[in-house]
Amino acid sequence: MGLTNGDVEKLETIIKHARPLRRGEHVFHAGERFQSLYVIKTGCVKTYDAQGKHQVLGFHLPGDLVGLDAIDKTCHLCSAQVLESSAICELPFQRFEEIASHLPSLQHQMYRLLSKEISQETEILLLRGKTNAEERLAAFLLHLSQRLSKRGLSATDFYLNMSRNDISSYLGMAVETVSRLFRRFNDQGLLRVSHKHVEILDFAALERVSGMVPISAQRQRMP
Amino acid sequence: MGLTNGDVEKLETIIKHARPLRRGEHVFHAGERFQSLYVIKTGCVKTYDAQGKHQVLGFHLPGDLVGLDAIDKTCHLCSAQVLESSAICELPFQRFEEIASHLPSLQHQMYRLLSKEISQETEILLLRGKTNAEERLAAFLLHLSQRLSKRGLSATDFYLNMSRNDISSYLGMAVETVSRLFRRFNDQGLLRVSHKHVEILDFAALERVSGMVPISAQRQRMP
DNA sequence: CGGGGCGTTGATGCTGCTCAACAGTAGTGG
DNA sequence: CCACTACTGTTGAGCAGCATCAACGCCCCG
Repeated sequence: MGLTNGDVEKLETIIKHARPLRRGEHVFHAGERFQSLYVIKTGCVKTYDAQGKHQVLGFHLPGDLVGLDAIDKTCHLCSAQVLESSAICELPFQRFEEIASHLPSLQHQMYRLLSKEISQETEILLLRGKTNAEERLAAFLLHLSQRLSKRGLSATDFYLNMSRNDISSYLGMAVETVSRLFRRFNDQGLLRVSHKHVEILDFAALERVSGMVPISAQRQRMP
Repeated sequence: MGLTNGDVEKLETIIKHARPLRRGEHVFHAGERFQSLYVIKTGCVKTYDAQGKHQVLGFHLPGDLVGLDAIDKTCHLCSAQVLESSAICELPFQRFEEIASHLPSLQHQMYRLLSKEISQETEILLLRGKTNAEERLAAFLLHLSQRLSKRGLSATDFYLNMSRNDISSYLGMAVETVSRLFRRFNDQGLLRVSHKHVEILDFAALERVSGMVPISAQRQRMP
């Protein structure tokens, strides 16, 4: 990661360790004073905007940081809720900045993390950009699958720890549509779905439905 | 801004100044090697993903930085194109990091900028979250109006320097729908629209249509 | 065992996409 | 300066994808 053992040790001194949270509890609420970032060690967190009608903004997996959108502000803009029992580390931002100010490698890491968050959101925008619901759900599943496999989990077989309602809000469609599409994908043999358990049977077909460029062909574009 | 004159001077030494670009020219293309961030001095830039069907990702105004999503990568993921004659400053990122590594105030500024970009994208996600097209276009116009007024321009009277096509892509609807909605808003007396020129006549009504919480009531939420 | 939340399924209607033609604007060269 | 073309924007008609409403089954919880 570019951090020496010494760097990590310094970081360790300020991190408040693994406060375990149970399903439904909040990491932070919108409107609360911003003081810390939060690192997800295990579990899953959703961020949402309560303004109006509970718009889901993102699902965050182990290794992700949440709270990044508030650095610029005094208060958190969105709320972060735990979807399953999760271990969350608190990283007081001001103290982090003090330590990082003398550690260029740590600064660099932070820039990368923030940048990664931006490109993450860009991907979500692309996902949402798809006009029809079928494409969006297919793209969502592929994206999730990819993120899980990057974390050493199965890309083909996983549990959705968010509700259908959360998915529908995230993808900008009705709950009923999500339900019907899961059934359709199941019947067409793309997936095997039962409740929260999803098994991807036909990646190629799912990619075709999603209208995405298959990952294998991603890097071939020219300047 | 928290930067001393000395800090600014150091920054000035690495900034490559105001390369003027004309309408249609690119700041960078997707796939190009990432080396610099770009500051918009004057004009307007759109970012888009060419992958597939030219999905517009954002419109950027003076003061904004573009290219932030590539810090984490070796190449730019999206393309950035100038919508009107614009002055763009180039900020070589590696040299920036070298200088910033000894200037905590500059680091802090950079964190804020990156964070601001993240919350910007969150706002866009919220905007896109609206189910019907009417809400999205109204929210888009209000958002743009707000950004313009923050830059000292008129909040009620402005020129759209992007095409209807760009707007439709950005908002995830058909061009025809954008056109029809402009006409409807015009006929209902919310706006006066003629070609690229927009004059907002009834903010309250537009806010009602957008389903947004009026700005006046924004800060009243409780922790 | 009863209740409440979540997910599924069905019927219906409307919003907004698609296709198509046209108008209006800008850009080009004679 | 005007004619020609190409592009962008507008308008209309028709269809369908999906939201909405409603009812019901299922699972988890007390």
